[in-house]
Amino acid sequence: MNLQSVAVSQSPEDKFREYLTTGNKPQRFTGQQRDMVRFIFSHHDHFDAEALISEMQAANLKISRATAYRTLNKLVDAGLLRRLELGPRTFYEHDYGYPQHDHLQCTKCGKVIEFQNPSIEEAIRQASLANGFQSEGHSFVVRGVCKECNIALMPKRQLDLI
Amino acid sequence: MNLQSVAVSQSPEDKFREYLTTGNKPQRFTGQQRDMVRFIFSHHDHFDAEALISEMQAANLKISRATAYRTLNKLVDAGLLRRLELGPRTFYEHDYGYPQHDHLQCTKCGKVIEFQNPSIEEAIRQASLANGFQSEGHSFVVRGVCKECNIALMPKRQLDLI
DNA sequence: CCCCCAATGATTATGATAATCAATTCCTTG
DNA sequence: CAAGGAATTGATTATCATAATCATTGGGGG
Repeated sequence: MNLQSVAVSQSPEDKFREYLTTGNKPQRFTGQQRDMVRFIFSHHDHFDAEALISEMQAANLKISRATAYRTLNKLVDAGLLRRLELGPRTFYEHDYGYPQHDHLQCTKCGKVIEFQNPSIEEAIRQASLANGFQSEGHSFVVRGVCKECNIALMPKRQLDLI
Repeated sequence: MNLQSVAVSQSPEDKFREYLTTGNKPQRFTGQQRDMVRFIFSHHDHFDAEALISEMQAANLKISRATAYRTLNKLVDAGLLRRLELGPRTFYEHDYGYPQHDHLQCTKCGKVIEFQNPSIEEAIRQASLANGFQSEGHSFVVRGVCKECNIALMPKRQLDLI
């Protein structure tokens, strides 16, 4: 699914710069951080820290493990990235400029598919109301087998019937 | 919220014994495993491996770390426990004999509140249908601040207004 | 232009969970 | 009932992702 992007007034880079330099303890916006933001927002996908590091190195961009982990946390705090709990390690995806959505995760090939459904927001509203809960965000992952893996797993006999 | 339990024909202990001893490679149902099942199903809550180990030790039940982790995995495979992704470590809750539900998690005190909403199942059904996806289960956690923490966080001025 | 403070990065630490493997336990068979 | 053998246990070690450390680097404000 290709979700429509959300109109934003600033580039991710500008928004991150603003986040870093504004506030009571201004932080620097460095070249490495700029490279990371540009690289991450040059294409939309779901990634973890290790994948990001090797992809950036493959693109001849200087990035150290420590700085990558540090900057990923800052990007989440800045509202540019969202953390995705997909098991033991942390995955990330665009938050800024991208609409709210949820995920189907294939347990065979690992693929992550996005979907949208307004009734989920409504369910959150109702549950929050009923419990005096102040919602801040959510994680909704449906595990299962994707179309391609379903076909691949089918015994030949059943394929013949199609 | 106290959810109604689901009628089951076997005790958790019997179900686990059946899971272990049935199949092409039968496994033993040992005393330690029996103690774990009984302890876990003697009360309903959300727990992680470390908490379970210290609580069982406090109850004078012999349990080693290795066996605890091993048996927790078997209990999930057997359909007795469900894994809860609530951050870096794995939490568990009853699956067998307990109805489908989802969770509100307080980011201040860590409390986990259960809720039910049939529209979530429907949303999963729709998304699966639209993507040729075979759903096997899901994890839905809403993060936020619970009623008690909201009150505690309120500035005194606002409390006076209540 | 220089100084100070924040960022960097190599390294080490941490924390949860999994793997190892010798010792033990307990079914099964004779 | 005894013995054999396979499975379980548990102390220990390994692994893996991520966080902390701290000496070094570097950039921006005065």
